[in-house]
Amino acid sequence: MTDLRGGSTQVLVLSLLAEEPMYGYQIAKELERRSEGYFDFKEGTLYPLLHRIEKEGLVRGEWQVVEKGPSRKYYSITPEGRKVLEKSAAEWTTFSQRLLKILGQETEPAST
Amino acid sequence: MTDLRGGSTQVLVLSLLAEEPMYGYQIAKELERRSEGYFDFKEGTLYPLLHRIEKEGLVRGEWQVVEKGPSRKYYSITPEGRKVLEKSAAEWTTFSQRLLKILGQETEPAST
DNA sequence: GTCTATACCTAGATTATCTATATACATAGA
DNA sequence: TCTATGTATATAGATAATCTAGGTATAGAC
Repeated sequence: MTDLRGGSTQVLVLSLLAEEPMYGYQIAKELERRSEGYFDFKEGTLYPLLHRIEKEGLVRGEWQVVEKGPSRKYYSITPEGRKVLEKSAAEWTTFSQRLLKILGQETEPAST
Repeated sequence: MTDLRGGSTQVLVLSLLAEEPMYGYQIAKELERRSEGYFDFKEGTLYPLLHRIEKEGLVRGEWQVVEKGPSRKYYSITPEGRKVLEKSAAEWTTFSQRLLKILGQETEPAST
């Protein structure tokens, strides 16, 4: 396991940023959209996370002024961030498969 | 999501106890065995969890004296526990599928 | 006599997440 | 004009799951 509890937010965020730079609000909306409303990240989760992974060097943030409306802070993934993403995506995949396998033990057995 | 971060231990434990009553040490070993060493629950996680879900009425604990070696506290799942298991197993399944789907976005696309 | 396995327990620290609140600009409606 | 909603960021404080690290006790192996 190695500390897989929670931490799913990070891998999801990195996985989006691996496609293209995004700003916080956009990340939240995009994850919500892709999951059909399932993932609903709170601001109190997302922004501190972005600050943390920026400090850790996994992403780089850059302010961008918008004509109308508040400025946006665009985050782009770094090479280090891609490494972490690759590793933790693999870990989450393993974890999910292991979990589902054990939970699956007690699904309807194929008519014994 | 509704608070899915962590909490995987509980659903795993309940899922084992849905098969048959087990004691703490046995649960740890069994999960380790079934996951080929992947799940490795620490005592500091497992025992407090068992106490909590017993207090919540999801399991019932019963001491059993063994001829040789320390006594064991066998836990059996309650009807309430089965309800919770069913619900959280479904939630974990959804969560895993959603997660894997989004992480899968950036796997090798089928040779475009 | 010490080590390992079995079997339970708890205190304290860490940390991810949530709740709640704040700021600020734009627009639409009453 | 006032208010509500959407956009966009931010932080303080609470909650809770997990880990670390210790402790007790029995039994068998070397």
